[in-house]
Amino acid sequence: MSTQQRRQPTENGPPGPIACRSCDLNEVCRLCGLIALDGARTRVSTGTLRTLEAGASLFRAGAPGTAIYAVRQGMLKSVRLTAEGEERVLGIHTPGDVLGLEAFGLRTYAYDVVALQPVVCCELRLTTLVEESTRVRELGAALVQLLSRATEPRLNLAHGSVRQRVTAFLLELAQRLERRGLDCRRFTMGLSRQELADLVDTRIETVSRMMQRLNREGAIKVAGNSVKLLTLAPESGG
Amino acid sequence: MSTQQRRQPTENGPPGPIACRSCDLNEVCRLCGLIALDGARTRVSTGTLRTLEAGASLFRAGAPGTAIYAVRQGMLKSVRLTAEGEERVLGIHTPGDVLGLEAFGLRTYAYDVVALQPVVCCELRLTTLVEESTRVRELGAALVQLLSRATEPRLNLAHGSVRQRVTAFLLELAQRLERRGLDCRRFTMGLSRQELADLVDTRIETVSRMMQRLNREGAIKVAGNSVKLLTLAPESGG
DNA sequence: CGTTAATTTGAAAATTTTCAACGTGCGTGG
DNA sequence: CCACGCACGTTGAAAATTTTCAAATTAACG
Repeated sequence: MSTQQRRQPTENGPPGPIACRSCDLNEVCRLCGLIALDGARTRVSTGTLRTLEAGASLFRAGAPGTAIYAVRQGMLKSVRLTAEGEERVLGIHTPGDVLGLEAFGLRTYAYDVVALQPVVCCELRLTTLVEESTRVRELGAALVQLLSRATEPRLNLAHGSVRQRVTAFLLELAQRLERRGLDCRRFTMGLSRQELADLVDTRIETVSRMMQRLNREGAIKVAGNSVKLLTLAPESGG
Repeated sequence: MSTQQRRQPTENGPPGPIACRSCDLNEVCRLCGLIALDGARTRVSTGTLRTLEAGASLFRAGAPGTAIYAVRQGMLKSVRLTAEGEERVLGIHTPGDVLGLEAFGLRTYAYDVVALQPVVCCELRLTTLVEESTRVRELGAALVQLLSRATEPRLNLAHGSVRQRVTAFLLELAQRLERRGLDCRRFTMGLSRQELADLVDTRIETVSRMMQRLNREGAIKVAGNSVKLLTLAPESGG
């Protein structure tokens, strides 16, 4: 359904790279001895990097789950097929997020993850993790922490009017970027209109109209995939 | 108030209780030595039970997370406040589900869980879990399994038309009951019309109309809170 | 430059919300 | 016991939002 060929707008680059200390996987990496100090800053030393171009997938549903990943740079989407065979965007992932955690329990990945932009991820093989956990006592606890946090249910974007849903998407994305120390006033959405429509459960035309409307009202400044947040607020005009 | 259940020939009781072997917490309980064999059947022996009447809460958002729970009988809803202070139903929980897993990482619960019917849960204190894990080597792995599985993102109910969303709710609920070995053709929804409206993100009137319509079309048979599935299918007229 | 995909725009059709009213069961106070 | 009020659910009709279908416009790419 969605085209593999993705236009790469020249507006903003992908977000990141972020520092290890802003990453959800930080503690686990540290305990695995994958982070070395570099002056005052921590940075990856041993960890394997995976580089993806836009449209490439990090892993696919059903593939054997051999590693977990932390996003360093760029954004990705996770996609899953419904029982009826329709593609559905589950969410997007920004630098600092950890992907593939369900692989521990399921032995396979549960959904596709696809790069929306040029992406760099840190790869941490499960075998490495198992090995290290025999050596480092605290690793098990850190893993439980990481997994436990990931079980927290997220508030759903698909609530309220289209205006509320689009607004929620933009504000939530901004919030996530901010938490990782990235620019949250001006960013690339990463998603095409169609993908955004999928995510907030509406039609592409409706998304387009809503973006234009928010733009016209001065809440945001849109240019293709780039957005600058101006006065956008959750309840602006409900 | 205490007698919310209407006396109707069509009314069903709460689902369950289920056998331990149908429960997501089974393996962990077993390793903790909480399950003893009873003839050919496994059953809880040592585990603490919590009994709730309809409307009572199992735990509340922000409360210190001291235990995880497995639902044995009855249904519950999890509820969370949005940033704007509105209540939102996150999902419902049926026998065999495990609740409170985020407490490991967050030290507190992240949302309210409220009984929709008379409910019985097994309580497993985190302190017990920690103690036992020093004794039983496999317990850590079982815990990781449990947590990992819980991180798998669920497909969202709030997609498509109201008809699709209501249908998806009913079918998903039926599927969950079936997986636990409970009656899935005929059950109590547990949720009021208003709560169902919250969950599928629409208005109470719209839910009411849709239930009546599915009833009229012969896809389901509704009587208050009780539903019998007849010819209901995902795409029936969508 | 010409071609193609992505996005925007318009207008009618369909769905959903809103507002208002009605019905039912049930506990309570008279 | 019965009338009353209340919570909950259902129904109707107009208003608002969203989808659909069609077409125009823009942007990327060779």
